[in-house]
Amino acid sequence: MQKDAVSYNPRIIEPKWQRIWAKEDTSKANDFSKKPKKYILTEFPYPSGAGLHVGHSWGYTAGDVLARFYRMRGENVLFPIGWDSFGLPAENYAVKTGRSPQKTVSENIKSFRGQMDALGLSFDWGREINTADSAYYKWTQWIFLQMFKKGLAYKARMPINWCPSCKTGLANEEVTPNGTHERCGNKVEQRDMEQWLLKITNYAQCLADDLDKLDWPKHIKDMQKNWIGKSEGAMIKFKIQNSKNIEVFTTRPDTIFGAAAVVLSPKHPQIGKLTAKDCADEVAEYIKQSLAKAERGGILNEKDKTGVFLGSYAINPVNGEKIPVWTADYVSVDYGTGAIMAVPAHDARDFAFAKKYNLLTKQVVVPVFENSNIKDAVFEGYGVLVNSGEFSGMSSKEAIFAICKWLEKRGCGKYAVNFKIHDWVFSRQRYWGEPIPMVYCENCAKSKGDGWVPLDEKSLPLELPVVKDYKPAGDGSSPLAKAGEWVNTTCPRCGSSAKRETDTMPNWAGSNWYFLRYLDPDNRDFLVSKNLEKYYMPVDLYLGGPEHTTLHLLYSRFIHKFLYDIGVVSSEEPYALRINRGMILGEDGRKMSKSFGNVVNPNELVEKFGADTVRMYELFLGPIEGTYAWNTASLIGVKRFLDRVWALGISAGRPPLKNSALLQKTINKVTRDIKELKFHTAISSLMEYINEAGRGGFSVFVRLLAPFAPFVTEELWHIMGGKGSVHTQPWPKYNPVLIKSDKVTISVQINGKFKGVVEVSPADAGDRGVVEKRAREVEKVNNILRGREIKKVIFVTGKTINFVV
RNA sequence: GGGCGGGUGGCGGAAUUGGCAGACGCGUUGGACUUAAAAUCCAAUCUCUUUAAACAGAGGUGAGAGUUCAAGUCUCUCCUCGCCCACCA
Repeated sequence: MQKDAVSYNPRIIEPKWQRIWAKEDTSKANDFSKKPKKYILTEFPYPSGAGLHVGHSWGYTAGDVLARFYRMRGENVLFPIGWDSFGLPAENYAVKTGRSPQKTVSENIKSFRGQMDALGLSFDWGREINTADSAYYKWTQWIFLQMFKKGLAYKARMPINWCPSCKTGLANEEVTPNGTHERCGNKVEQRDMEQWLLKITNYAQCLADDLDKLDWPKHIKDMQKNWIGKSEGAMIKFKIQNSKNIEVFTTRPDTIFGAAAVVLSPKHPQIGKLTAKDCADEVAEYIKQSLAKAERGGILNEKDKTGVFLGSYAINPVNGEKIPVWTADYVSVDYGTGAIMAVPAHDARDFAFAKKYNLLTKQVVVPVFENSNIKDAVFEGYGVLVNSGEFSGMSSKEAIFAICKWLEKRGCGKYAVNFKIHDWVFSRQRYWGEPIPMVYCENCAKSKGDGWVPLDEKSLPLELPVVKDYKPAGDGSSPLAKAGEWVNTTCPRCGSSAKRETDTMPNWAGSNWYFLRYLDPDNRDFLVSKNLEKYYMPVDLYLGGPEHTTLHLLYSRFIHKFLYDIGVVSSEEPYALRINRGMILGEDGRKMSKSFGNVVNPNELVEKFGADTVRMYELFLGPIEGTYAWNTASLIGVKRFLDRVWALGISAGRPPLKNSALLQKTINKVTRDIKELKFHTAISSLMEYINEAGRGGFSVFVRLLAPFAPFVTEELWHIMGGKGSVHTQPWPKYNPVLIKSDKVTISVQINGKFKGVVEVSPADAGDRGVVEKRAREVEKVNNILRGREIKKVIFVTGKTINFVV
């Protein structure tokens, strides 16, 4: 069939409106506008060579629907975007091809921008930011300097996770449970290195506690709390003959009379000093083996606990008992003090360990009477203490309190809170990141401090030099170490020669405060003006991927709280609401990945079906937090719907604006669903409307559809003779009066089973007598009721009448 | 092992929060249009029974119990799947 001029052709109308919208700039947020502000934030992408993927387009479209919706509702919407440009992939690509990250990243940004425009995303491009831009990272460096001044950034020599493939140190958060680097998949090793760290532990308490003030989905809060891992208990010092005390952390000080051994992690720093000469060989061998096991990925949760006796003894502070000191790899060095008191009677792991090495002797004291005969099982609950000296007879709760007090009085322990979260390793031995604005000065090191001197704030930004060789040395130094001219400088404090820090910041550095820079992207004097921060913050809705729940989200809350403490921002929390979008899998139900060959490219689909169809298809998949397998076949349903909408819109004869009850119902449903991010049901009610209503109220309908399908609705709006852009029209108002029909439907049940409906006038809907009479007239009901005894009639006003027989 | 969330047609998913289960879409089947196909349009589509067909009956939301006039929705037990964390002391 010949294509006539008015057939729906996204390939023509979409580029056309892209061009027009670019000129009109309708997605701009107006600073200090009197309209209510709405800050909708979607995670900015890392501009990779692969381009936007369907997960991106899904999340951004969801944000875009909200932005367009709230604009139509007369709010001052801030919907910004930018580029998280620093990071390993660009650098690895540079190492491989010699092309500079600056170049490849800017090319990638261009193609991302093109894809975003093609999708019809109404970002406020006047606020575009780029973390690798020195005008931006000036402020990332500035924040680092403030943290240094407050003692929250410090350098320490420590064992860190080292990726031998990327040749860089990693934060704990970047290592997967299998012991691989989350980005490249290679096995992570341990190395001792000098690292910059940020003291996130100082904020652990408030990062955990303040979650309670936030109205976020419970599972996201739980995940963060879990990650922070707060537990209450006691730090207890065990005296060692001829050596320093060993400190252990326990959540169960009430079981201390049951301690059968002190057990250290094989990586515990004091292990050498505590090993007796005649045990040294055996201990060294054990440590070697357990390290090897850890490198292989370490089998977690082994039932079989292994360990060796160090040959020395510790004194239990509460009863003076002499207990052996062991090392065992079921004790991790990362948690607590890296040492524990083993209580076989009341801890399953300690029990397994003690059983294996025959520690189940008289030391296995049982403070809790219910389980005084422990042979094969363990009691991990709470109870009333026995065999616990002066504490016998107390409940666990009382005993925990009393024992902590007792220990504290004698200086051998105290109540303590322990966190799982560690200080944040903030150095990377890589090129493509923000330079750390610090120099090392030999001269200053002699007189005071450790020799690390911060740059003067006025000298920021410290620009990343252009280098020829992006290859990391592999000896632990960054590629920047080879940029001699840049490295050698003078000390800002004393003026003598000094060397710059050659490590760079991790890729989280730029992204943990970016939402502030959108508010005031061109400010040369400060990272954000106070007035703008006050006006726009907090972010009203932050949409992003679940993989950032414990990393980016926690880091950025930390930085924001720090900025609050130094008076830069007025809000304690950056995000009023966080929603994680789910995942879109390949058509085969597996994670999309190049190696499976199941990656769906949104570009090709936009080209083939049009952006409106792709947008609506993704939102129609189901709730935004769900996981779905992509299915190109069912994309056709949305396409058919838009074809039908088009056909109705252009058919001859303008219909009268009809305010049918169905239209009102649809306005109400779509409005409510968008607010609750239930896009899939909003779309289905739009489909229902088209199925039922034909052309009544079409101009209202086009406005309801506009946030979802911005191109086709704009075109139809103009074909229909609408003035201006459909996207600047007011959102249709729901008028409940019009939905009130002249009848109310009441369901009729017999014994709770549905049998039919009756329709009565609104006035009669609450009249039991009328409804019952009408219900009895229903043929089916009448047939069943005839000859039966009615025991009871339940009547719910306006809803149900139920005959119990 | 710990935390969180699920289990509804062939499939993705609805259900105004206790009141007509399966909206909407995909798929499938039949029909219309066509020389034919595609596209489009119309109709049917939870299961079983009776039936010529059913606008006739019955059952049905992982399994089992319970609360209620009424349960996909609330309570308990069990099974099962997913995600996150994990020898966390």
